[in-house]
Amino acid sequence: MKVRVRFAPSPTGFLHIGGARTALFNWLYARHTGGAFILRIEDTDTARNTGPAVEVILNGLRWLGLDWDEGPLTSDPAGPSKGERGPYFQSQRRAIYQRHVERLLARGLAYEDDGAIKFRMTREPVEIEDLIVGRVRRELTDREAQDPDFILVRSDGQPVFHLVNVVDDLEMGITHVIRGEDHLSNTAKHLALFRALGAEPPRYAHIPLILNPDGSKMSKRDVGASLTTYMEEAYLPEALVNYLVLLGWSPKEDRELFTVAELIERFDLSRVQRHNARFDLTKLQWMNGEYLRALPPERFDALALQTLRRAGLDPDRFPPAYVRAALDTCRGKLRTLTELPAYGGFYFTGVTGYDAGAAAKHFTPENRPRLQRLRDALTRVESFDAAALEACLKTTAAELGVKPAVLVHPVRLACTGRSSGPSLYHLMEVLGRKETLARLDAALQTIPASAGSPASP
RNA sequence: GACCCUAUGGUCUAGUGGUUAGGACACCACCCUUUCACGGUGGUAGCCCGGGUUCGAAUCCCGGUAGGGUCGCCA
Repeated sequence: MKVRVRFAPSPTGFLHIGGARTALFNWLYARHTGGAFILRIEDTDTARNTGPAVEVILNGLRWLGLDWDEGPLTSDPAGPSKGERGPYFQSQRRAIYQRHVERLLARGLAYEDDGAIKFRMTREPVEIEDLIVGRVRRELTDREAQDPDFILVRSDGQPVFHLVNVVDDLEMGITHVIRGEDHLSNTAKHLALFRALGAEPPRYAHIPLILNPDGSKMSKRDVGASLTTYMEEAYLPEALVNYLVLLGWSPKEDRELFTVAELIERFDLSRVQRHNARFDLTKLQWMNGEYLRALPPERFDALALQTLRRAGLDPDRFPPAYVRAALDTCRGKLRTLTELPAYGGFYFTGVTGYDAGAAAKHFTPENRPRLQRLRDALTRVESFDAAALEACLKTTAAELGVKPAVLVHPVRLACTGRSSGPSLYHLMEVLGRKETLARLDAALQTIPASAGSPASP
């Protein structure tokens, strides 16, 4: 039988990072088995659900690269979809739910109570055979022992989650329900409902949850809980996917970096972890850096440009060749794109100030004549390229009887305002002779001529 | 409160009765080096606790502890 799995989020305007991972596991399982990945929108809570909220889900999945074989094509519940088992918005499936409720009613498996319809739940413990957790025997809680029946349809006629979830899984021919472990206890209800509907339930696979770094539950409010955050902060989707899949699953090998194709080939439910995992942003950043470094230059440049513009810089004022050369010196040195404006912004803004600590250390009276000497030497360099610049700086240092580093640090500070950054010689080459000299002159202005007294203008 | 799940360094994990307990991130040191990254080498650090079973337990069983989940006319 062909595998059919689904991701069934409710549109709240928010896609939880844990939800994204649930979608990923479902998608990988479908692709690994050659099955179908179905997207279903659980919008029964009509008051809260809006088009933009659905858009958040669709955009998030698309950004991650998780394409669905069946499901909505747009955020419009009445709009087009693909697949034979639609509609894929629960708000459009009222008649289907009603049909099943009436059957339950007719057979005495459900009954009316205060205008709502309740399900006659079994009083016996329920055995759950979970693909990940194993066999679970779920007994009634003390509250349930008093009244185990639960609502299927509210008194206002709205069907409830347990009902719609089960009916849809049944109607859509879902074979494997891969979902968060927070649903494990609910599974008893779902199993009982499947039986009452006279249907064979799907296989269940409950995956562990993602926790905050401190081990607490990751809820909407926690930073990093929303997929949108990573999209906005320009993380690479392939890096996030790689990081997320390793949170609760591991391949056999001692490897951590995998292409999506390799993940599809390796993914299986049997190696899914049984315990929750904490989200470690530092490791995600490391992984993002790995992917950033491996990016083709054209794609890096495109993303870098976006990031610069978003940071309020205006790289488009500069000649394309200059921009390309500038970004070339930054590629491979960043963990995240958001570091770029601080790292290479000096190419596009000029030097707006000097790092105070570094200035105190390197813009000293005794360095002043040295810098002046280097400045003069730079006017005589024939070809203003990295190799020639390195030679020039080293020769000058030798003539002065100091180590190259004595010049390197103040020159870097003068050119960039900071104590670290791209390769100094390459950065000067990109800046060009005129700009480099201008920046050196500007720096010389601020350096005191002798100890204690500021430079005269 | 009841019910359910889980437990290997700070974090993610490999491990399914016999291993000097492996890898990755982070951290520290050194090397490389024009800074910072990258890369390389080395290092600190772990089987939650207590009982069993066994010649032998990280691994199996029981109890405890801790963390997480569920018990809605939310999903």
